[in-house]
Amino acid sequence: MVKVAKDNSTEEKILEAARKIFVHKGMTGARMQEIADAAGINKAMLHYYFRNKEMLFETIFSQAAQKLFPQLNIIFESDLPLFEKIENFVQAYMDVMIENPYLPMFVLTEMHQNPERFYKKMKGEMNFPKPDKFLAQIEKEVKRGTIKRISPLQLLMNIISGTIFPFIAKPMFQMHIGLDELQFRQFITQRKKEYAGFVIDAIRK
Amino acid sequence: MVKVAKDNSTEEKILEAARKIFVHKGMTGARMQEIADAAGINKAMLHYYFRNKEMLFETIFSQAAQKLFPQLNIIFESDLPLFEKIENFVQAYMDVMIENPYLPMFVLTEMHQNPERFYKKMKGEMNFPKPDKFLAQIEKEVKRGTIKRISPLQLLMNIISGTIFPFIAKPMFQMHIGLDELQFRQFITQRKKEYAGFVIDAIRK
DNA sequence: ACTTTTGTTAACCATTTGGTTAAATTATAT
DNA sequence: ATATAATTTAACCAAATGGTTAACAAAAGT
Repeated sequence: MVKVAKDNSTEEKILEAARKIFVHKGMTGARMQEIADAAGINKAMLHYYFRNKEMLFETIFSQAAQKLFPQLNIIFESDLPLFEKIENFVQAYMDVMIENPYLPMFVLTEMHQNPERFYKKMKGEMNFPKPDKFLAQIEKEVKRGTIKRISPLQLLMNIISGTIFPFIAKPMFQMHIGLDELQFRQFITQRKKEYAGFVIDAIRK
Repeated sequence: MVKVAKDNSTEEKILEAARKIFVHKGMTGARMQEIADAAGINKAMLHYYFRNKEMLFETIFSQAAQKLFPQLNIIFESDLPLFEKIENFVQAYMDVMIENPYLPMFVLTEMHQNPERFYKKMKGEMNFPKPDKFLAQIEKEVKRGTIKRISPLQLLMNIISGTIFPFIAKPMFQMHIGLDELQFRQFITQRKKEYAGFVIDAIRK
């Protein structure tokens, strides 16, 4: 008997609820009962569909990581000229995070609190983008004299920092500056347009 | 009888151990027994010195926040010219984080996972730096035409992102790029020297 | 029709975990 | 010296928590 797709609404409900809870409270802060309640089902169902807490968490985490990491390939693998590549990356990555504002913090938290599990997961499942090509491209432009002298790694860090950090620091920033949800969204929209230009201005000769 | 300072080595041992555990595993991931073990004392001592887990955690968290947030005043309150201010901030803040590489992630995690507690804490105890002066200074330079047109908030975010994010992304970055501890430290040292210059190059006319 | 598989529930269980207590030990004051 | 206060420990406790079970209901196969 093949396990036919069935009405997967239950499994889907579980995943949705688990995502919500795990993303906000982390692996250790989440409670199975809470997830069950959020999904509107019996706690035993969680174990029926996903053996245990660990496995449920890993499912959620993998999905999250899959949304974030492969995007890095945009910057690493494409054949665009440097400036366009930067522009592309910032916009594409910010779009992902506009849709999933909590993902970056969720993934980073897990990475810090449980690096072993994280590494194992990554090595195995994730087709992990290698930045070599991008770094080489920067190096080349530096040597050509197209852009200012800068360490490729530093430039890469600058691009990624400015793209991701705003979503991580959102609560801190909102509190400090006193932005509400709408203002923050506007801030991000503006940033999506302008940040690549900022970086480019910094390296353009 | 006045509670005299006493040999506070026990209290100090507890705080040290608690810091280590909390910072790595977060509030919910930490175990009181684990902290006691790390401190080499009986678990009841934790409750003797700090009523309960919540209060022990808040002590640690407050100390951490106190190390990070007031530093922002460097950028907000000083009277230096803009470029020097940026240079100053980047260097001072990175020094703090070189000494306490796990603090930023710790504070951010708590902020995300328990914003209510965080806000309450901040409003009460922390003399929270207001960025108004710094933002006004940027605005002024823009109007004067000393620097390129840029939203003050965007520039502030750029400065902070590039300064803090490398410490948050350390594990991700190390894995991606394959840096060891030493190489990472060198990367940070270089960054401390160069990042302010990167920002300044981006806004200088 | 009826047998078998799949999905769901309520009740239960073992362990972990934060927290307490009462007694013992050490320091402090008189 | 001795009474008093502060510190420390081992044993204990109740609640929370992840996980299981056995019975039941709904689909699916024959």
